Amino acid sequence: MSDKPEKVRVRYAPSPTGYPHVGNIRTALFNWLFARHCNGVFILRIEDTDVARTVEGAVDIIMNSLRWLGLDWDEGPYFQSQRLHIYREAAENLIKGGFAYRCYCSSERLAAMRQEQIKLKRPPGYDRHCRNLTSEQQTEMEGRGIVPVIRFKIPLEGQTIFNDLIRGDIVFENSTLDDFVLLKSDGYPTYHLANVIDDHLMEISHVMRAEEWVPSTPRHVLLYRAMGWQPPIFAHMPMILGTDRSKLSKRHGATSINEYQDAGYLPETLFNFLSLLGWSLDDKTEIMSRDEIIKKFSLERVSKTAAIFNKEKIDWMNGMYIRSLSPDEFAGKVIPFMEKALPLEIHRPLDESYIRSIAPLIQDRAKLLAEVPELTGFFFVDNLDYDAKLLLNKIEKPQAVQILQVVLAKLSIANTWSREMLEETIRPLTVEMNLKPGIFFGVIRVAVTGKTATPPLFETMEVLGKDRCIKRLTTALEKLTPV
RNA sequence: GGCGCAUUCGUCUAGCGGCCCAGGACGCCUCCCUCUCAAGGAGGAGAUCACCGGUUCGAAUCCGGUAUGCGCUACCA
Repeated sequence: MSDKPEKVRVRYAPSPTGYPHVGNIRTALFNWLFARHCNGVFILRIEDTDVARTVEGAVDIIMNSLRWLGLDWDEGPYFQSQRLHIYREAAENLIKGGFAYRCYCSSERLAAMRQEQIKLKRPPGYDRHCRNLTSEQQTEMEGRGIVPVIRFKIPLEGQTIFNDLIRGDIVFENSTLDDFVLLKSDGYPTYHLANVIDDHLMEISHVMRAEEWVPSTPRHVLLYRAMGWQPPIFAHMPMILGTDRSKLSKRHGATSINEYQDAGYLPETLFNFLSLLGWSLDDKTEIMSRDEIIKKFSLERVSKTAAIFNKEKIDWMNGMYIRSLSPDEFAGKVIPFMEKALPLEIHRPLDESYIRSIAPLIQDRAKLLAEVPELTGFFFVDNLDYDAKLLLNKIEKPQAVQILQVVLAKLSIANTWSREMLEETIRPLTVEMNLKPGIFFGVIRVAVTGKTATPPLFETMEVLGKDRCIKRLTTALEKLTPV
């Protein structure tokens, strides 16, 4: 435990089966953090050994997700599908060394065996039917054209112990392990074989992966031993659970990292939030910069217990990061979301300088970039669509009409247009009419925005501009006094 | 069923034998600020530290058992 390897080399090894989900990315993040903290090497390795499950384009998606989060890799991507000869040769050597054997069992036989085991309440596992086949029997099977798999010979007795950096020593009875497949009949290695070989060949110092891998680690340790290799240091990360405490999956809502990107979470939010899922610095620090997290990250402070992804908290944190942006940065990030989600009738490309004037009004109010178009739609549309009743929310009709008329009269003769001018003009009117500002402004607000909750009135009107405001006030008046 | 891991406020967590009748954060509630909504500020409610034994002068912290949860149990990773 005390003697650290001279060079830290870790890897993120996803299988290209689709969009990486947050738990997976969290593992990538911890590996990356550890590498950067130790001045080590972060390697990207694609575990594409399941031909059936491999998804076209998934590798690009994975790489783009890493890039988006700012997780750069020093080596790779390596592809296991391009290294098949290595695994095959290793498997053959294992057979020669007496550590593995060919198995000719059909999937039908295996399925039947499994069913029987379950029926008899026996622990399911391969029954070692082919473990001691004679060479005559083997030749006969080959003659029948059966393509075998290669299985590992688990020692029948004894126990396998390994140390997990997070959990301490973990012990398994070898008798509870079955002879797992190393090489599939299609010539591809299983995860177990490829993973062990690559981690060794790539000189991985620490294997950091999710907790779900703990049960297969003794197999890996046995494999390292059979190969005559020194196993790496293992550290199994706590899992990320859905709100029902089960393994995070689609039915828990947004799980893949790109969904968070599309919803308008900032990469720094995900980076910070994910770093806190299973790791903590102390009893209070939560908002931390990327550099600070790298500097402070340590495996000693990774927790053992699975964590539930707390949506309310990541939303809060995203709001924090949005507010920490400069107005200009914020506007820049908002523009693509506007282009995408604002009603189609609004002319594209959108007026960027107009967006830049709107952005500061909404920055304190947005938790997600994707909600900004909805929040600011009224700045763009030609005709407001709202129920006239909104104008009479807290006031009787005659007064509302009077408010609109008075304001309209004052503003139409205005020759300047600024928030100060607007406030200096309108606020005194509330006194004259003896109305609470909240009520008075409320009528104007609805008239000018169609909504009851908006950014501050005068700043909003300033951005909207005189023409639009006058037109909307007039329209509101017409709504209340049909001709 | 077997094997493994885990168990502190609803959630994320701090705590590594006395500083803890348990601290912070999100969420929730109240108040302040205020033209609405936010943001911000100040308070508050919320955990018999899963349970039962043991070790100890002293346990959330160490040990054992029980329960519960989760994971694994494929020619998937």
